[in-house]
Amino acid sequence: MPELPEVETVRRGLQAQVVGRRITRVEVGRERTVRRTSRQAVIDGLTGATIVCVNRRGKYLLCPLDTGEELMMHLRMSGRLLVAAAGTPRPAHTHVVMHLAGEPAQELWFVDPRTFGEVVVFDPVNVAVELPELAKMGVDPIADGLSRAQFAGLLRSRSRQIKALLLDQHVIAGIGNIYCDESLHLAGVRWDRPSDVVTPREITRLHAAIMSVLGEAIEAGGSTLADTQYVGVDGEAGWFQLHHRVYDRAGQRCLTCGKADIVKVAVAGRGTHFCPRCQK
DNA sequence: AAACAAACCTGTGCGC
DNA sequence: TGCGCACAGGTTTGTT
Repeated sequence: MPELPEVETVRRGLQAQVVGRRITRVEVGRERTVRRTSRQAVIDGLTGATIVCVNRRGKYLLCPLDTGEELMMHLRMSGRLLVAAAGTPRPAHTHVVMHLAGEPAQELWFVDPRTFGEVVVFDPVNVAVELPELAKMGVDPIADGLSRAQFAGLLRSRSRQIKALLLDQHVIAGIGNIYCDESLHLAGVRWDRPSDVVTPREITRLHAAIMSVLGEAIEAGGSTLADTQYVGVDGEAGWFQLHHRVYDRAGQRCLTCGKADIVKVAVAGRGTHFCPRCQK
């Protein structure tokens, strides 16, 4: 579920609420959430540690600890991070609880019904071994910045369907299904265009579309869909879904041209939404 | 190399 | 009302 704008919204919430606070006690319910290492490794790595800051790379949250180790959390499809007053009844599927020192007494919950998400404590010195995917991650358009020239180079480096390329985290980190479809629509580019034959003018439009869609979605606190799965650390919903022009709008009139209906097709198992009139 | 399909899980919404 | 199926924001793995 959460893509770059949602993870960035969570990052900002954590930065404001948990940085500088010591973790006094850790509970790990479901072992699957800590499958990368072990329940004990996560408990031992976090207990007594203080979160120094909260960073984001693509959809990965990375929190350096004062112990020299680092906490990584990935929400995958259904993960949520919530900060709540100590003792508040926990939602179903709360798999990891970190008790935070200080006033007011609070807890950080990792909640994840589908259990695809994970929590890892690792030593940055061994990052290549413990989290090899981090080293292979592509450029983050927001955290790293992405110039038009750099973007053009990435598109030309291979010949793939443009949507597959934009979703490939090894190329560009952070774009997921919603923001991919929205960016392609805003740029007027069809999902199945080969990446290496997109014209310079289209590259300019697509680059601008990606930066603007991600930027505005972050400003809107992300997209909270009908199932209200995604919320920020305070439980607040985002509102970028109100600005979606294609995602989840199959069969509805295109808001841009007002003449064609939005089409939804399955591409490699992903729902793909586009306007057959606006996107060439 | 690129493009799928399946796998990992649970919850929800829809058609019958 | 109840049941079964399709599908969902991500990523990895294996197969054409």
